Amino acid sequence: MERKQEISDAVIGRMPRYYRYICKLEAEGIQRISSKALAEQMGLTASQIRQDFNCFGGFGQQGYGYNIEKLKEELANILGLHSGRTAILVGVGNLGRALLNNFDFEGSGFRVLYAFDCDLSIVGQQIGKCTVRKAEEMHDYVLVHKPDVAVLTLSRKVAPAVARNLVEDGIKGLWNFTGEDLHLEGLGIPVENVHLSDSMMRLSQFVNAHESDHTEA
Amino acid sequence: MERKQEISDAVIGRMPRYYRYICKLEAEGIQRISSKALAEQMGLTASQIRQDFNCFGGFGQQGYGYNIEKLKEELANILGLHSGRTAILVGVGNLGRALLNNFDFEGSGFRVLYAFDCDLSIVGQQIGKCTVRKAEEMHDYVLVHKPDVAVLTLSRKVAPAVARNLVEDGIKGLWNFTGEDLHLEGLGIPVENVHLSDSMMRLSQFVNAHESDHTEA
DNA sequence: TAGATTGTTAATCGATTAACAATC
DNA sequence: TAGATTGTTAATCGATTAACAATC
Repeated sequence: MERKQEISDAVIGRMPRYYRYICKLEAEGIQRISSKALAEQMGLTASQIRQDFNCFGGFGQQGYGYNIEKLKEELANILGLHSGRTAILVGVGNLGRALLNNFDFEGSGFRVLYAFDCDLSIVGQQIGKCTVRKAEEMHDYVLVHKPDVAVLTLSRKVAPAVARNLVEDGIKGLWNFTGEDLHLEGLGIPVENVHLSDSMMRLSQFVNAHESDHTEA
Repeated sequence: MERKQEISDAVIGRMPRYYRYICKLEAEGIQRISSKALAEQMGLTASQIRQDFNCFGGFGQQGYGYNIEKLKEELANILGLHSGRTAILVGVGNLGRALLNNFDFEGSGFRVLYAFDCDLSIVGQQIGKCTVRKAEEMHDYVLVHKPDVAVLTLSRKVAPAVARNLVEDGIKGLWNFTGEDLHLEGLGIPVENVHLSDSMMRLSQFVNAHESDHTEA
């Protein structure tokens, strides 16, 4: 509500890692930390940490540093961990099933309400904490229950059409595992793309670069 | 071998997406494209595309643009898709199993040789295209077969120790799904972190920001 | 040749880092 | 009070964009 100005994606992207690290420190019983010490441990600069936190108002204290408990709470709020967000999952193939069974949605601040699939043989099944419903019921369901985000684990081909429909029905964000680029930025709908193959190919490039360093040397 | 200078992570990070898009264009039967047209379709600038490609030597032609087939081949080489890279997977839990069964390693240029786990009840099982071996055999195996990278799908707690051992045994890169930050940069070993919860929390933040935009307006 | 479009250099923009006054 | 460390402004650095000469 009192954001000073638009916060850059770079800053937003670092918040989850801060949260993870602060949780770890809390678990170790540590009660305060300076930006300098945190920077050393996380491999960042103290300046960057202070700049980052100050985008959200600054919650340190001169001469003292940052109180771990307070910091954790502030980060949790920034990440919307206590906002009671809800999600649906669309496409219960291998990946969808793996996520439902294993991914800690609650830990990321989401409750998965339902999963949808067009394969009638799995409709009604309980997977993880939620039940698989018929794909045809999704439209009405979304209008009534207004889930915040949709997890897309369906096939690439239908992804753009399904995404468009979900956005029309009021979905506010997409967690996109389909490997298809969804061009919804124009609509102002945030999309987090998880392209595992891109990640693996990036690793491959870095290995290449590193190997040729050795060859040259 | 003839890299002009260090190529930035930002550029490297865009390569897989270029490759994906060019494959799509090729599948549509398109034979050439200008940086301008590609930029419009991908939501980038023509300048950026030309700069990016020129980091690797530039493979366009004035007055013509880029030949799709040639471009695809160049990108495949940059990504090391034909380098015959090999991988092992460490930790055959739900996630490891899901990857072995579903992820197209070959499509990312890797052949998975073996998976390792300490749970003897699954040792010997064939999952996807590879067999599960005893964790104790891993050390010797890595020394003999020299896989390029390791996919880490084991528990967070043991991740740092296992990673260190693998690096000592000659592993050249890590695909890290453990959620634990691995500090191996000092050793020059590239690590691709896939922190799904970070991704989900980022999405949550973007949804927050977008919602408060509306509230303000 | 004229038109198109690259490769590449220069300008701009944004993000990171450094510095320091404010203050706990 | 003196020391420490923040919040914040200024300087630097790098990445993106614009411009244009080279050339197909």
